[in-house]
Formats: sequence, structure tokens, C-alpha cells
Amino acid sequence: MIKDDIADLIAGAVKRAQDAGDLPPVPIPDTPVERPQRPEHGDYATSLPMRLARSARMSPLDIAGTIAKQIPVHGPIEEVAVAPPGFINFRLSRQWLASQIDAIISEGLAFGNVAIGKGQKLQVEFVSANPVGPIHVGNGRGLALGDTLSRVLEAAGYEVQREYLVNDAGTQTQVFAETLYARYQQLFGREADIPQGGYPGEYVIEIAEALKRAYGDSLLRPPGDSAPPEVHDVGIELMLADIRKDLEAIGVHYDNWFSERSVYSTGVYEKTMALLRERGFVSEREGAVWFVSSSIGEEKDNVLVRSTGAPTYFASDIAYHYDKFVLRGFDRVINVWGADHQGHVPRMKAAVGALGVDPERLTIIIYQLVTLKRGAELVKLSKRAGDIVTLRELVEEVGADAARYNFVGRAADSHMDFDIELAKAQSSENPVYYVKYAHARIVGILNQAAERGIDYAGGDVSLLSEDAELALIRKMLRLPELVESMAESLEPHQLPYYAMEMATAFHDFYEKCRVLPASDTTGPPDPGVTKARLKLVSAAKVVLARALDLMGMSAPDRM
RNA sequence: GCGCUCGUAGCUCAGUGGAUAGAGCGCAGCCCUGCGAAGGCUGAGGUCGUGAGUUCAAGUCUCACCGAGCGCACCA
Repeated sequence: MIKDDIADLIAGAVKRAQDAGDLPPVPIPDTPVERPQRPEHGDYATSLPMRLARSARMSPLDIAGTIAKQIPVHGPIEEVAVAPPGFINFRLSRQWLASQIDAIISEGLAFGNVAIGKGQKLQVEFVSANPVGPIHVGNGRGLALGDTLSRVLEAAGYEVQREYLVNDAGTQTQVFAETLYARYQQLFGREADIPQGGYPGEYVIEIAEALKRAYGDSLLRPPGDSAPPEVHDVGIELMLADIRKDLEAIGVHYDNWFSERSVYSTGVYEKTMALLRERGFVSEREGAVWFVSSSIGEEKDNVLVRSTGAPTYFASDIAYHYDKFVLRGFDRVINVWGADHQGHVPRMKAAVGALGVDPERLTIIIYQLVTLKRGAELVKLSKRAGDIVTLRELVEEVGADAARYNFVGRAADSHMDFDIELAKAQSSENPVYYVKYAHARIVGILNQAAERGIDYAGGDVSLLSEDAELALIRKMLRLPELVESMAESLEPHQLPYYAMEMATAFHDFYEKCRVLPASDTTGPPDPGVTKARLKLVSAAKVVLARALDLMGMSAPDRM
């Protein structure tokens, strides 16, 4: 990337200045290469001189001048300028910028890829909603975040697996099974109440009906008995089938579905507990088995096995992570959790460390919960209260693309207000259509060029020198830098903003620079410029399509 | 009470310690006899929650306070 080349140029210039004795031999911090906010300051800038001022005992401006003098101005670099209070600004040459169009076209949809992952095996586990109800709107945020992050990490050169942990072993699915059984019994005219803390939602009735269709009355037990195990297992299966449809609706695909119960049936749980015991992290008191995390800086110990003999969720989660790191060998694991799980983070990291795995290999991203509103009215999301705004309902209203675009565009840390009414009302004024429209416009132009038989493969991009043309190229070249920074920070929320800026840059170019001649054969621009601009347009198509693809959105040919 | 996160334009949100704080929506105007007006252009709108501190430089880092969300189980 040109940004890295500029960092190298600066580093080389500093070294030459020091060798020449113009700059004292002080240690040089990592060279920051920034993007100036104002275009008149050039394409890139460094504030290194200001950082060196103290140790070098020179004025920032003098340092900037001294370093700038050593930077060769040729090739991609058209101008190196010193600006107060101590910046060095770099401007890229028009020829170099134009030449990047051919590079983008030849890279195609691989444009934007960077090589920082180096093929490391990485797992992203996200949402993993308990199979006791449909995917709700709040889960949408985690889905958009987890899936977009996965796409970004793939673009950054990681081998990524998306995983859904199915919590099919705990008390919640047990309560769900009892709820389902009550509904099932009701279908046969029996008096049966939904258990305390059960799930009153209508969807359970639908699943009960599916159960009845498949099994008739064969699952009925004597009145008063609790649900047979089949109801639990089949109920979860049916619920998961629903969840898969919900995910399908928003275009999220998991590579692996991991059953929590499997850690018990395959011996992973015993193996994990034995390892913890062996490493001295287990003690027994008050009839329970404890994870002695206080010995490694945790505030207090946590229960692994209840006095009833049943393992806690924490215990199975440790076994689950043993499976991820030790058995499946992921180099890095990223868990995307809602803020209601934040308290679980420190002990999970401690537990991974206790297993002998470097806790740095586990990254837990916490996203703040979504506050749902209908206009000014707050909507409570609760499966237990039965008031669920399903994700599918939202997607049917506003479309998968708009839903994803809106969910992914917020930093995970920021609390999110999601107004369902507004999301629906704005659907046609939504920025997402602006971006997609730009792509459709591009396809329209390219189709017309094809109809008119214009072959632009040999177009001379050096004819491009209008500001709007160059601004568009500059915007396109940002994508790889963005992928790199998103993969490092694990924050994909910049993507919608970038897509928006790309669309704006294209629309602006479109207004100012005519691509095809007004009539079929004659009129401005001249044929050479038309071909060059067609190349630019097709490069813009690639970049927009890639940006949309990274968000899991479609790039339509027409709207 | 303790911990995590947040507080930026009317609303929803961006803003890798750097140069004059931005976008979308909304609001007030203007622009199609030409490649898609789902577009373009102009304007109004800000004590970056408050107060201290660190720094050559703070919306960004530290501390305190105020306000909001979420945690603090032998639930998951």
C-alpha cells in the first residue's frame, strides 16, 4: 500500500538526515502516517517532526524541513510540503493515481484484500442465541457485526470459521421443553399450564403443532408427568430450523453449529476438568466444585459443579473453549457477546489461561444492547414476557440489506437506539439505497457502452485529470487501508460510511464528467476520454461491489 | 455500593492525540430538451455532559462529578 511506502520514505529520510548530521541521533518513534482532513494538505501527512521536537531540541518546523529535504519527489509522490506547526504533507501524482485504475480492474473483487492474517486459523463465534425462541431484532446487531467482521478478516487473509454455539444442555432449554410440552398437551385438550418462567410466545404453539404433525399423540405421558426427553430434543431441533430460516433471511451463514451437549457426550468435559484439576485450579467446598480463579487475579472463585452435581454453564463453556483451542487448534478465537455477558469476560479469559492457553488468543467483543423503540415508545425485548420483535419481521419490512447496513454502522461500544417505525419509514430514503443506486447507475453506463459497441479495454487512463476523477480514485484506494485497520481493531463499523463516501464520490464524478457522448456517435467527450472514463467507471463498480460484499449486501444491476 | 460501556447538530450516529469537528435523516431554498433526479448544489443548525489535570497539541488520554444502559448467582 502507498501508505506503507510513504512511511518507508519518511523512515529513510530521517535516517539520511541523521547520517548527514542534520538531525541529532535521537530514537525515532513509529512513524505515524495520517490522512489530512483537508484536501489542500495533500493525500498523506506525518506529524513526526512535532514528536521529535523535544528529544531533538529543534523546532518542529526545522525538523520537518530537514526531513522533507531528504525525501525524493518522484514516482507516486508529486509534492512534499512542510506546513506549520510541523507537518510534512505528501501529494500523490495524477499519473500514479490514474495508473491505479488498471490495477484495481485486474484485481477485481479481490481488491481490498490485505495480507495480515497470513492464513491463521481464526474462529468467530457470534450471537449463539439460545434455541428457545426466534431470532429477535436485538440479535440482528450481533449478526451484522459478527458476519461483517468475519468477511473483513477473510479479506485480511485469515482463514475464518463462523460458529454458532447451541446451548442445548442448560436449564433454559429444559424450561422451554416443559413449555412446549404444555402446549402440546393443550392441543389434545388437556389442561396444562405454562411452567413458571416459561415461554408464553405464540411461536411455541406453532412448534407444538409441528410436533403433533410429526409424532401424533405418541409423546403424551400420563397427566402430571413432565416432558419426555424427545420433546426437549425434537423441540430444539424444530426451534433451530426456525432460527436457520431467520438467519437465512438476513443472509448469515454459519460454517459450524456446535452443540453444548457434545462436550459431555464426547468426553471433552471430563478431559477439561481433569486438566484444570491437574493444574491446581479446582477445589471443593460447601458441596460444590469451584474454579479457583482468585489465585490468578480474579475477584472471586466461580462454581463449576453445583452441589446438585450438575455442571454450570461456566464449566461447559470452559470445556467448549478447550475444544476450540486445544482440540480444534484455532490460532485465535473471537467471541462476539452482548453487553449482558460482560461480567463473564474476565473469568472466561482467566479460565482459558488456566487451561495453559495464552489468553491473548481469545478476544471477546462486547456489543452494547439495542434499545428498541416504536417512535417514542420503548419496546421491551423479552422471550419470557412473550413480547418479541423478530428479526424476520424487520427484514420483511425493510429488507436484509437495509437491516444489515444499519446494524453494522455503529461501533460495538455505542449504545444503539433502533426505532422500528423510523427504519420502516425511511426505507426508501435510507443511505443504503444511495449506495446501491450508485452501483446500478454504473451498470447502466457500462451496459450502454456495450450496446454502443465501445471497447474501452485499451483506454488510456492518463487522460484522467479532472478533480472529480481523481477524488474518486483516491476514495477507491482507501479500501485496502480500511480493511487493514478494521481487521486490526476488529471494528467493521466504518464500512457503511466508506460505502457512502464512495457513492458520493461517484455521483459527483457523474455530475461533472460526462462518460458517454451525448448522441450515439458524436459530441463530447472525445472518444479517448470516454474510454478512459469507462475504465474508471468499471473500477468504481469493482470497489463499490466489494464494499457491499464485505457488508454482506447485494450490488444490484438495476433498482 | 462496586465494575464495564456510553454522553458530539433537532434525531440517529462517525471522528487511528494533530491543522478550520463531520455524515445521514429532518428543516429552508435552487437545478433535468443530454450516460438512471433513488441524483446534484446552497443554507441554517455545535459551551463535543460538567470541572480539573497530562501534553508542543485533547472530542480523543487520566481523575472527579452528573446522567443513561448493562453486569455483580450453586441462571445462561
